[in-house]
Amino acid sequence: MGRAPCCDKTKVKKGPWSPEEDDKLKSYIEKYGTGGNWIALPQKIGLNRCGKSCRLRWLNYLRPNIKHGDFTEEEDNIILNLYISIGSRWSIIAAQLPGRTDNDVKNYWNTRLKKKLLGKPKQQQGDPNGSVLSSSALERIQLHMQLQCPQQAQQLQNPLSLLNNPSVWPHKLHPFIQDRPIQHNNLQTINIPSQLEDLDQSSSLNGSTSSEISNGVDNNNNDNNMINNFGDNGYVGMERVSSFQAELDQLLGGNDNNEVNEIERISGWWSDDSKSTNWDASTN
DNA sequence: AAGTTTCACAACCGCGCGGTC
DNA sequence: CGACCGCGCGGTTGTGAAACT
Repeated sequence: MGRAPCCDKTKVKKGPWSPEEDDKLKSYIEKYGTGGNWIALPQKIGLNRCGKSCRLRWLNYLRPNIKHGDFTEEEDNIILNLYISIGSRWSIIAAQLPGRTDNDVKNYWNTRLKKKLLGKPKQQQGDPNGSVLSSSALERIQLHMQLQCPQQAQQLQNPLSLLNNPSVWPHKLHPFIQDRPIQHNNLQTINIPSQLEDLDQSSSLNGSTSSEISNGVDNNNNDNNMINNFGDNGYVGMERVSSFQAELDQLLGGNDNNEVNEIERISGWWSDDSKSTNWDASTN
């Protein structure tokens, strides 16, 4: 049984919003609020739009104090570091950037910042979908390496090479962060939102199942997902690597001895403080 | 100048989650 | 306890403008 649509898609208007529609929506919400029900809102104000569309329009465009365009270098840094740390959780990243929306940050990342940092993606030979890691995970590895050791980043032709390169592995990351402020590259303090903690409790994180998440991660604690580290030089990186690691685990899920060794090595990576290297210390 | 490609951004879509009944 | 509903999120698509050939 499929999900019931939120509205009749054939009867509601789609596409760009007209100034009149904007006016209607904006003035109503400013006067009366959303009433806690977006689905009913368009009917109330006589807009032939889907409630979800109204919500999106308000949040991304009409809401007061929205900034558009012209991301600063500081914002770039915040986005970059958080992307490396937590991946594509745009709402959390956007929450650190006053006036920015998740949609804005996501678009900016996808269209500009990613290219700026990684260069244009090269077409892979052979199976374009055959990458052993997700593009997001690869990007994060590559970005991290680029920040840490640009010369090694260049060698990242094969994602597997990462596994043979302990110098770029993160050292152990502490199991908990709870609204702990972290220093961000001398720029500002970022409060890691408690949402992150909440997210950990959920069974789904970036598509990873709970079993994937718990597989092989530091289990000193019930929370085996939150991985975090603080270097001596202020903020350096906070990583929630569960899904990322799940991918690595999956990647290493084969049976030959080399792969088993790699699994052990990776397990040690996540649990051994002494392997401390430099996942942290981003050096923009 | 015209056609094509690339870019940037707005908007849509589908899914998971949590609340309610 | 399960079904239903609305919200919020992330991925994807559509479209107009700019750049290029």
